[in-house]
Amino acid sequence: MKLSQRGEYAIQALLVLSIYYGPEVIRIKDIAKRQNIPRRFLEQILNDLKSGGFVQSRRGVAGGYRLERSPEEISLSEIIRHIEGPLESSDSSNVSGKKRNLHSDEAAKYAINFVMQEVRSAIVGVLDAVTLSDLCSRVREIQGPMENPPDYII
Amino acid sequence: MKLSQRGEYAIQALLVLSIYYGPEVIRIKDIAKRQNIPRRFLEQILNDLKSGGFVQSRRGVAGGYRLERSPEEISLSEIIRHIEGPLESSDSSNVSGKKRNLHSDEAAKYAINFVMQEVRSAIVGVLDAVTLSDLCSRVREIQGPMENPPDYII
DNA sequence: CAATACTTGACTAAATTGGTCGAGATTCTA
DNA sequence: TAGAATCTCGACCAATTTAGTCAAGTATTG
Repeated sequence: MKLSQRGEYAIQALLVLSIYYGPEVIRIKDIAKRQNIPRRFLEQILNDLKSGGFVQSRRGVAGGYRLERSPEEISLSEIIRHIEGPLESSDSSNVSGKKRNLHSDEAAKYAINFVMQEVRSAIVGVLDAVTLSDLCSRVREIQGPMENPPDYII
Repeated sequence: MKLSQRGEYAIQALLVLSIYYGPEVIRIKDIAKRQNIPRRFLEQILNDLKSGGFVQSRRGVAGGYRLERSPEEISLSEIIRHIEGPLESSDSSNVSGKKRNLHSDEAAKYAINFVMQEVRSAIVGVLDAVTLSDLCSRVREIQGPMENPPDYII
């Protein structure tokens, strides 16, 4: 399981919005700069996150983005599912139901798919349990102990 | 986590070799037919599996492939690791060690990577526990109960 | 020797990934 | 109300990966 660049950027962006979660809005430009993400690419990603109901936007001169829900309510599994596609099934056919008259290749595929389904459950198990808020704590743990105040204070 | 076609074919092929595990060798052609895998592609894959130490081959008129180890000794994690690349880390840098002087994007990446590492462990946990032998049993469960004898008997 | 089967490496088409870009729509502020 | 700032939308593009194909070669058996 590897996260695409797109997926990683999405989480990074949402993480910034989580850290500054509140009524105000944050500009793409600032997110891009803080997380070192190509600006135009980030526009695309935030747009996608908007259509997924993760963020709200405001246009115009005081525009920007903010989270649509609070960081505790957004899990990594949701985000990744929306950005990278469904986590639960790669093959919608024959998940359950009849198992009769399978050719040997179908039986093999079926068995393999069953295991892969377990793998996906395990993945979802981990990702369901981590919210943006959790990730924020982690980031603070990492940055906290050092004399390295966030950029915006400087 | 989705298995590539290549990975799925590899496991299917190994599954056939597991079912007929023994001193004799099985031809690519037969594996390809049974599992409905493009022949030339399968050649490539089996070759790769050979260099990975999963199968042995014999050339010539009575040639073919057989497993190098018994089905109980080969786990899906090994196979997938060899075919799809390392399961454990997508980013070798900063897995442990110093966490000082991280920029905010580095801190975010670090935190995300930490979670993804947990995801990978979960994946490995599932795949480590399943051997070719286990998969065989599953296939037999699926095919067993019905009047659908394997092709070679017909 | 001829047939059969694995071996090796190059080649290719299509899909995916990681972006870029231009033009438009909105909103604020002077 | 003009202009600047900012998000929005869709098209576009290059590099990489994926899924195969192919030809020529080597080994083995009868």
